[in-house]
Amino acid sequence: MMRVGRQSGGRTCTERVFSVYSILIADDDKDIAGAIEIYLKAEGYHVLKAFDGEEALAMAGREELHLIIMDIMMPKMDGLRATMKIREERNIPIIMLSAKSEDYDKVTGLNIGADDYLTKPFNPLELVARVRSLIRRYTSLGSMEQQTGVYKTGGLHIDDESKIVTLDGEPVSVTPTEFGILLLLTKNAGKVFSMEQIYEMVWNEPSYSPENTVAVHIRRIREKIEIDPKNPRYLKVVWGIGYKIEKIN
Amino acid sequence: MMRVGRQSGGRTCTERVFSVYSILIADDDKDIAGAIEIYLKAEGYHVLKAFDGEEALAMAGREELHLIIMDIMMPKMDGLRATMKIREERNIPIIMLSAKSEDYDKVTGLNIGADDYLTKPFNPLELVARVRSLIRRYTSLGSMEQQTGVYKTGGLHIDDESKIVTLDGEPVSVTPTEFGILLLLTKNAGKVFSMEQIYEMVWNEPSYSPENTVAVHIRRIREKIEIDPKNPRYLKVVWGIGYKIEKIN
DNA sequence: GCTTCTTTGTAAGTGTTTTGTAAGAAAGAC
DNA sequence: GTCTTTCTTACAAAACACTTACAAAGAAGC
Repeated sequence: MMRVGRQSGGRTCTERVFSVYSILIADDDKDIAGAIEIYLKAEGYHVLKAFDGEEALAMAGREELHLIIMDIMMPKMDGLRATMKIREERNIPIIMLSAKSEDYDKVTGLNIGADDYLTKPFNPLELVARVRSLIRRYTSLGSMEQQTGVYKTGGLHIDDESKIVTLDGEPVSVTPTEFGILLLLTKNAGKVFSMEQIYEMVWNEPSYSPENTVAVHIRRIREKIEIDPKNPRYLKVVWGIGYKIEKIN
Repeated sequence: MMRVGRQSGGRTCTERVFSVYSILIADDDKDIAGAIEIYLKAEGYHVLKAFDGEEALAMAGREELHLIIMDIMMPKMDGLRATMKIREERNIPIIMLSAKSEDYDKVTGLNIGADDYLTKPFNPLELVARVRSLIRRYTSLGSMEQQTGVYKTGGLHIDDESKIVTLDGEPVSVTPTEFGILLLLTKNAGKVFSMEQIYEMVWNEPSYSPENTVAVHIRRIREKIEIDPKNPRYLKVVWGIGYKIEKIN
């Protein structure tokens, strides 16, 4: 998931039912793990902690977990590898943490199967909101197992798991940046995003200075997925506002 | 309330609503605080200043703030502690500033209460961009999440998410300005707005000089959504007062 | 370790859409 | 009938999206 959905500060108590959810925090920095723990416990979650990747993996196999918060940089086994290993066995929501410096890990992190991604420093309340949102999504949507990760509109299919884009069945090769934009727009098909918003959500950093960049990427995407790039069927412009992917059934 | 991204005078005047946002700058270095103030005021923000942590904390409790820029090194109470204290009570976006000399990892590691982080010296435009980005994320995006974003009266539907206007099911193509006016009037169907009010709310800047501008736009809208623009069914004039969209169920 | 290929960002130029202005015409109020 | 307010029209200027080419940065291959 990208940085799209977030909850506002107010806490809604509706979704918490009877059962207590268990969350594993995997971070070698005990200060951070401890701080997160405080916030999550305040929300009524049951919290477990692991301080390296191997420990996290072991716990994931042993315990009945509902969500994992995983730091990327960890001793023995890093968060990416641990996530991969865990995903081989179970489909459980994972939130990835990374230091801001390792910005490009975002792509890799999402590639490997994290459901959400936060850069340090982050607002703990935002983390709590994302935890709540993911848990609701994975539980209320029936069994945790069936989360496809495929988004489509018309003949355009975006598979977030295999990172494959197909147009009327034919595979289209796109670059990581293009994929990011396509995913954002297709996931929210019909919704309009300004260039600034697209930049911030895909690049994960604020955009200053007039950004022609997004426009160029849009054009490149069109060249790949549109028969006639001048008259796009999917990736449409909304004048003076931004771009959207047409919602077609 | 109203938000239509538009450009003006080179600078992107982001979806600023109606109200002015208040930002607290907490920094003991008055030169820096003053410099930041100038940039933020130029963007139209309301700026408050505090010169130590205790003062910042007091102001956070007292004032209606939308964002805080906090220096880490401050007398009486440092920025980290102040952030923690503020976070106990309110969820408000906080940007942390730190000198380059201070150990990056230590700072980011311990500071998980901030939403963003900048090292001095920094590019003031980058700070402004981050401020804008955070405010947008926390206000418009955050609260808009829940709403459907569709407003209707009679056969006229305005979808704020996809920016689509339909009349009896048929899509009507409108320009950004037209959309802004339609959205404002339809959202508040039945309520009368003067040309001056419309100008200020849609353009987001005060209106000087008798504004024929709005009248022209009104006419263009009528041409698009009215069968007989001379006898409008939806967009009606209230003589000597202004315009309104008829409330039809 | 070097070369080659891919991806990404920037800059400048082009064409189109949108927007504001001005000025006269029409319509409502009294 | 007069005065005020709204409507209409046309035009020029500005804003915007699109395009292209090129250079820098990264990744892959030898």
